[in-house]
Amino acid sequence: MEDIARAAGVSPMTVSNAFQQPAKVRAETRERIYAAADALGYVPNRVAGNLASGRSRFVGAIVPSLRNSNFAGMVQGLQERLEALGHELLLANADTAERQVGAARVFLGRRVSGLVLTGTEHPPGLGAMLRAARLPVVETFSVDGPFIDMAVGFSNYAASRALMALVIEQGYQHVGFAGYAPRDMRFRERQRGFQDALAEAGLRNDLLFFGPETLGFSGGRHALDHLLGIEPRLQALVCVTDIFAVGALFECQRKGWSVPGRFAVVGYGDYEIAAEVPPGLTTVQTRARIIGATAADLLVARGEQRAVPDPIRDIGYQIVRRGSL
Amino acid sequence: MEDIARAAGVSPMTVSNAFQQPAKVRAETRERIYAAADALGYVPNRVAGNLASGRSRFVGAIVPSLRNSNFAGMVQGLQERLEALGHELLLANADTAERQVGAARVFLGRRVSGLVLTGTEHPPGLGAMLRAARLPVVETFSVDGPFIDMAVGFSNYAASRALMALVIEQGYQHVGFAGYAPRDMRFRERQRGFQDALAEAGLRNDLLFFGPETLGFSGGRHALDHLLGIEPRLQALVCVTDIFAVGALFECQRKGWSVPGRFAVVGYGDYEIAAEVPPGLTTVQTRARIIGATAADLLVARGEQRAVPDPIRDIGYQIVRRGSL
DNA sequence: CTGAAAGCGCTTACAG
DNA sequence: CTGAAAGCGCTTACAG
Repeated sequence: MEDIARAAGVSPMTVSNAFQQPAKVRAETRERIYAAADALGYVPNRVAGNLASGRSRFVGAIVPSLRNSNFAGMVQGLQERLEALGHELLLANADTAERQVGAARVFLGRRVSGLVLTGTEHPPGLGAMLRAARLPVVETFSVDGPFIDMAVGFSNYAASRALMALVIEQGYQHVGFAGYAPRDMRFRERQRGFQDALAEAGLRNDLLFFGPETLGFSGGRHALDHLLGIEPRLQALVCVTDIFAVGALFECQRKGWSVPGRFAVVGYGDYEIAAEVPPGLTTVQTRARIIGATAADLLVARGEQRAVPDPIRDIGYQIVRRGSL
Repeated sequence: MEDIARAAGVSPMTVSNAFQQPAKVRAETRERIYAAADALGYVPNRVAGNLASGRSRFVGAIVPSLRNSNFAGMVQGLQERLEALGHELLLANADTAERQVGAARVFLGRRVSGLVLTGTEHPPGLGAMLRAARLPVVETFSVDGPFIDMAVGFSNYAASRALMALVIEQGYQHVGFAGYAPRDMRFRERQRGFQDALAEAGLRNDLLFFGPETLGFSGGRHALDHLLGIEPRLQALVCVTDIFAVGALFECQRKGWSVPGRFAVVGYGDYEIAAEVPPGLTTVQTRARIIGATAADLLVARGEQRAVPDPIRDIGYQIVRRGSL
């Protein structure tokens, strides 16, 4: 900055103003400064800026996986909105509980102005750490607290019930559930919706499979094999994720089973593949992009000390009916 | 830091040493400091630290998409290796050329110690900007320069030739190519391998389809439709990505075509789905994780002013043979 | 509209 | 093994 101040024949102060508060600098001076900055390939040092101002205008998002998820949609929503609001977005990948804490520490150390967390099940101590730092935090894809701070999502229970209403209405009697072993609140609520719906319909509701969260498409295959071993009359599989559901569809194809004639499958998430895989996957659309945009709004509002009237935002879901049930 | 110095009855300096160079502080003093830090929920301010030391020990990676890619594998490799080397990793998502430049500016502004770029086609000016900043940069998934600085990948041309050798050996005569319109060097090399191989075998090599890069699974469907319109005898489709290939497989299923009897498909990337989709996708495994780990090594070495003997690393590829051809 | 002074929370290089 | 001084590159609050 010193260099460009010299080149433009002004003080460093004026250079800073030209970038931060252009209105305070005469147009002519401003142009001279911009020209000098360009010529020198100057990129303002945000590290120094953040330290001096105590603000960072940058939010962090911790995503549990980059693979097979609709976190991509959330990230897109976050990014678009933050960009519009003049903030930056940086991501950290955290596939284990330890890495999740590590990522939070990284962001805290760099003094982010806000943090987005995915899901609601976090390692012990994470919430306390974040609260102690008084950092604005948004948890996503759920409205079932308790939350560390704010949340944007939808009712996983309600969505699950809506999906099950369809399954039951179609007359399926022997229905299985394919879930994850490390169940966070989102997955538990989906399972609860599954079990309550079947119980209320007077149907068996204990055909459950829980695989490790590292399982991708193969989870659907394992679930199907496992549940078929318990109940050979199994007619339908409700999956905690579209990825599991597509895996199950693949397994049906291998067995030569027609879908939904011989067997029905439903998923969760409405990933791109849900619309492409034959015969189309019936699933729950989670509006990931809106979740991201809303999270951005909450974080920025909080960062500017504005009151956030409704810190738990339910943005709903939608059932998407396709060929698989 | 001031606070914890007071609480532990030492100077701030000693606190800093306890965290940065534990060996320089007596064990007893150190314990006192750690206890105080814990009690106060102290998270060292890296912003101040970076500014003071001029080092950041943090690398940035710009990924073009979070969806359907094996960048996830690269990120995993990067993360594991950087963690071991005591560095932090932060990601930026950039799905357009402008966002790519924006992300680079964000990282530059925060004075990263190194940058990982995906692919080799970048907006004009990006290379100049990065070079002007004298920032260590690694481009990935290719060894076909020119590069901004360093690179880790494999020969897309060689991989494509190896795959085509298989296709031709199986006797397929009418073979199409499904690629991306915004072709960066990686995709161009794959296409060149495709065309050269067919030409050398005396076969037609102009059955090409190029879709926008936003196309996911549906790209395979579009490619198939388009090329079939040009050449109804089409027997096989070579895809620039497993995602396209799976989309093509879905389309075959919809048409009731047997694979590879009636139609053959090959992909690129060996994503998880390649092994799961029936009848298994023949593809090129790109060793994304090793690419990430190697990129981390290069960046850290360069950051520590160590000489990097071979800044363009070819880590090879592998053809994975499955049921689709 | 422009600028001199102080300070953000650390680290560096050095002295004790 | 411990600490007082200077400085990293900005911004803030103020004066001119």
